[in-house]
Amino acid sequence: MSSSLLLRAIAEPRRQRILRLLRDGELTAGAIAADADVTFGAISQHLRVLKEAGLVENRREGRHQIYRARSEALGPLAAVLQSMWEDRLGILKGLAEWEERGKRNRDRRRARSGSSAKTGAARGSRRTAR
Amino acid sequence: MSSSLLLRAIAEPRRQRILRLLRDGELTAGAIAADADVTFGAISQHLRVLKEAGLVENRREGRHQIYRARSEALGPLAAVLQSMWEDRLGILKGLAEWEERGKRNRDRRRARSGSSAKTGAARGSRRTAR
DNA sequence: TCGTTACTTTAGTCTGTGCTAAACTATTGC
DNA sequence: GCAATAGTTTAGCACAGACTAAAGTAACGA
Repeated sequence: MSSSLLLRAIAEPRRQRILRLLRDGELTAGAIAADADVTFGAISQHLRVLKEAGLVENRREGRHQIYRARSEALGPLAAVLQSMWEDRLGILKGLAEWEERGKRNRDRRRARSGSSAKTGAARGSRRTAR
Repeated sequence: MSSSLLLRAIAEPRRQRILRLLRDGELTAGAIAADADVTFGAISQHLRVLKEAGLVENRREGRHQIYRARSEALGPLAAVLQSMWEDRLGILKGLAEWEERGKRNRDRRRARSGSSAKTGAARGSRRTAR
């Protein structure tokens, strides 16, 4: 039912980063927010998502909220994140080449459709940095 | 760089289902589409995403596109999906209780805000089956 | 060459969600 | 009580992405 909730939760780079931070120990919400370049509110929301996925837990201490990872909750996902953090994701073995190929194909496709009837110019490119 | 691409790809229920189907062997795009209650186009797009994440590959055979999983690409994610399919995700041990708690909290929050000034009624419920 | 089958791609809509700003809540110190 | 600190929550915006309908493409058969 909610395994997707979990996957969704860790599929977000910002939240991955938060988990990463919490891997080495507890942190206050403020410390976590300080690490990021977005508002406190945004981080608070991410923390909520992580919490509702069971991936972190928190307790109050004075005026601080202290968060920590519930690594038990990760299960097999621990290995995934571990690989991602250790970098050199096993997943990526042989993937680079695949992406290369995929990109080439895409470009080829683009090129071909560009040479066909309709417009060709004034088409793609609504790419906006985030 | 693209580990997130992978996680994003498998975080989608529809795509998980497709991978599930392909676990037992190759299938034509049509067969995969037949399994789902959305248009062929939608499935084709999902297949594209999976392909660009390196999770499936395809070949043409007559007028059929035959897809198969690249399970090597899954790496540690294999265990995750495996657990999800085998159901009874290890992750879920102790999570049920957590979600229970989360839900209760959310309801409590909702109730509280409902009893306050603004509306309370005419709020949620734009739930549409997918 | 025309029609059919089996797709893929595109344009456009609609919902989800990450973000900001601002309001709100809770704890502490004066 | 009042102000400051440390957060959470809400409203609203903008972009991502899942979906549909329709157009495009590619292989095959007549």
